[in-house]
Amino acid sequence: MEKGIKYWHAMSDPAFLELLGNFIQQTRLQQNKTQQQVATAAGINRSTMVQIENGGGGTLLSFIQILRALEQLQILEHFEIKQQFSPLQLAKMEQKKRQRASAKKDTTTKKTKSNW
Amino acid sequence: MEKGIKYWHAMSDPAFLELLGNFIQQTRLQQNKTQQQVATAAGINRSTMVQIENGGGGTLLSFIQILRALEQLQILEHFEIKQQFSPLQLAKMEQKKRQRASAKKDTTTKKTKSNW
DNA sequence: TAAAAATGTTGGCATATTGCAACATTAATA
DNA sequence: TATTAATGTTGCAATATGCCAACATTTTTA
Repeated sequence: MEKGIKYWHAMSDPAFLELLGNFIQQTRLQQNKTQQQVATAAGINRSTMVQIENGGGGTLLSFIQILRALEQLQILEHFEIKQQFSPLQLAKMEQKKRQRASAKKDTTTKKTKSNW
Repeated sequence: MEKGIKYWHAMSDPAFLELLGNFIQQTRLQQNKTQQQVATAAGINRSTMVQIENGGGGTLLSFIQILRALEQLQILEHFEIKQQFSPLQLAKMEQKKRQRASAKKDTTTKKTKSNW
């Protein structure tokens, strides 16, 4: 496999749940904390910790609460929308900003005009 | 605020749900797809899409399914445990690898020996 | 501006998650 | 190796989420 290139789409949904669970478990053990300690700090039940750690899934809220207890919330920074513009540019775009998907399905015959 | 430094712990749990929802919505609109299109591709109901997009939360599974439909699974790469070692080193560590948190709570009086 | 399409909202029901407790199993300790 | 502590497992009730459909609202289109 190429360096730095991975094919995530080939991973199943349960595999991703395991990935997230393993991250939590590994981080917890690196901090030498028990499931009970983290669960209490997160404000959730230990059984929920077990469920998520073992790839059984859970709610986004529980996941966030656990990340907070492990002080790993900064990992969610990658979900931030990154687009820095000048206030002037922003003002212009604000008018034309697309808020809904277009009804036009055909993008081959007609050129789609970019918002910026 | 310092460049590149943010205080994520100051963000509330609902704020993080909004962050994730906004990411999904923005990405969807950039691809000019309707909620229905993405929901169908994800194998979930549109009402679930609405819920998550608007920061109402949901399950980890639904979230993953949506990321897959938007071809954004690579963002979860940051949850991978990154520690590359030689097979020999791995074999040694495998024996002493910590699988449970320690019973010793006091880390000040006794030095904790690293696994590597 | 009228029509069409996308999105938001509601309620009822099915399913999943959570919390809790008790017990079984396994790893770490002394 | 015996003991202790951490983790895994189970069942049940309470709560939350998911699906579905119908309708309201808002944006986009023509």
